[in-house]
Amino acid sequence: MTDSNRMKFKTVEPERRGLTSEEVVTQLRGMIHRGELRPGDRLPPERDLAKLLGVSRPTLRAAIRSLAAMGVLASRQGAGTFVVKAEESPVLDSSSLSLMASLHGFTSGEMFEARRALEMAIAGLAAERATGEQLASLAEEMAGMYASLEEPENYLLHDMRFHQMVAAASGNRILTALMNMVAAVLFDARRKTVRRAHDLKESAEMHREIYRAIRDRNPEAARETMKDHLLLAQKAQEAEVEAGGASLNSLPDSSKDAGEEAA
Amino acid sequence: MTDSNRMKFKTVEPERRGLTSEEVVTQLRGMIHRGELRPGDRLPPERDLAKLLGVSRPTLRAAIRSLAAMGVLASRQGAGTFVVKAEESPVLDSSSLSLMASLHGFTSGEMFEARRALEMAIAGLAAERATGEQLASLAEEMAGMYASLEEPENYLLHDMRFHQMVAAASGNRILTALMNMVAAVLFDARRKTVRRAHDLKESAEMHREIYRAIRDRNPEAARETMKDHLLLAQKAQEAEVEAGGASLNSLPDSSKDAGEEAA
DNA sequence: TAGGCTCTTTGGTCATACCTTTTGTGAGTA
DNA sequence: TACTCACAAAAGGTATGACCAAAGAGCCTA
Repeated sequence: MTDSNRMKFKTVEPERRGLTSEEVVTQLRGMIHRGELRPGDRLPPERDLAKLLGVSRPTLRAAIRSLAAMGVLASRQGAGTFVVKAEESPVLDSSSLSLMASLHGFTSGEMFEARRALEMAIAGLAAERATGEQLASLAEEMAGMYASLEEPENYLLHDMRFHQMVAAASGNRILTALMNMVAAVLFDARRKTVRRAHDLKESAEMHREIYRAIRDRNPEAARETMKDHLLLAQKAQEAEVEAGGASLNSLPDSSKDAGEEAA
Repeated sequence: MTDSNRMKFKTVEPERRGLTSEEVVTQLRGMIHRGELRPGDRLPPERDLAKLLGVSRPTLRAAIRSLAAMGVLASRQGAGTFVVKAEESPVLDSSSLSLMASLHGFTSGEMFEARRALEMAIAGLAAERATGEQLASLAEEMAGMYASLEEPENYLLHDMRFHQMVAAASGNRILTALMNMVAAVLFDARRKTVRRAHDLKESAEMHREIYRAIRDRNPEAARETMKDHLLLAQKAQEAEVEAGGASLNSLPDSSKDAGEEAA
């Protein structure tokens, strides 16, 4: 426990209004907003931090647990509790969206529509901003898709990565995070039906058209080809579901192991 | 503790792989996905549920805490733990996005760009699908805006609600949730500067144009007027920040009390 | 010097007790 | 009869203390 810790972690005021653990959450969140806790930082041990904040260990643990569920903190037994770094986990976890989908009966149509809106915008931006390196990465993933036309599971991987790289090329990390969140739910549903997939060739061709539009710096074409691609993908997935059974309401334990562990 | 509870809540297997509390989270999540837990349902008391699941109360509480942070469960002291209903809290909490913004230095520009992408899509869909009642609600909020041109705080409220109603008219709850998440962060930043706002008249006029485009069933016009509106709003907010100081990195405790309490 | 063993640190789990809020019930009263 | 108030039961929140298990650092040996 260093002196700087004694400076940074102020005791929770006794005249607190709400629940103690919420007060601790608020305090930690404030430290992040003020930049006193930065990605990769390690928090003091729970026993010490609890004393610093003037609360019991269970209360502190409750607060840490909340922030961990939001993907802000990550605890590793024996090692410590850390502020997550951007590369270590998806910025926004898809599990809450997946749960809301089950809970409130979001339809697969709504999901695809949302994805389409996000990815069309992303494709347009990527066409304006993609760097040479990003174009090269896109081309590589495309090659991977063509190379795995006969292995649906493998193809799906390259497919996912292609879309993630388009998102990266858009230069907007928020849109990227939102897309990943929505797409993760759909990919989870897809994983169960992909073995019945066919016409991967056509899908690969459409990805190439998207790539070309981005490479040619044509935002409008990028948006339109992305739209066509996703409409077709929706049709294909719905057909696969029709033939097999998996739908949004029977999602697997998708995001169960996402965003918990460090690098 | 009813018999049906003994049926539904199966004991966590001893041959579990990961952490016990994560296993409990997985189990509860599974029950939601399978529809065994529905919005508004009340969970058994912690002491009973812990026994049913074969774990200790702290472990169960950790799991509940995680799901509460995701906005899926909500506990009320003295009352019980409930599965949240859609109306009771935003579907997706903005606090995690807000934290990520601070943590990874998301720029206000990225934020506005994401909002623009979402709301343009939403406006287009609303123009296709808005019902008569929804149009009436939009008109009402517009009236409220014109009526509060001299009260910035009040105007901001109507502004927010106008956009939420456009979202509702889009018929896509996922896009609505995403928009609310992003917009909440921006509105939080705005709340601090809105007293310096001027030209609210021009803003109100733009909302009227958006309303007209939606009423006239013109998706393209709705998208474009929404785009112009948000670009102007961005310019205005950046000017306000310039003059005053508040930015994305000094967000207030915005979402602290969002999504915790029941109705 | 390299590899492995051990001890310490640190989060994870458990058991128990007690506090605070909520809620329902029932006695008492108008 | 109906309304009010108070009390008790229920249920989540907090605190303590102990022990388990994983990770890592350091030492010791080959």
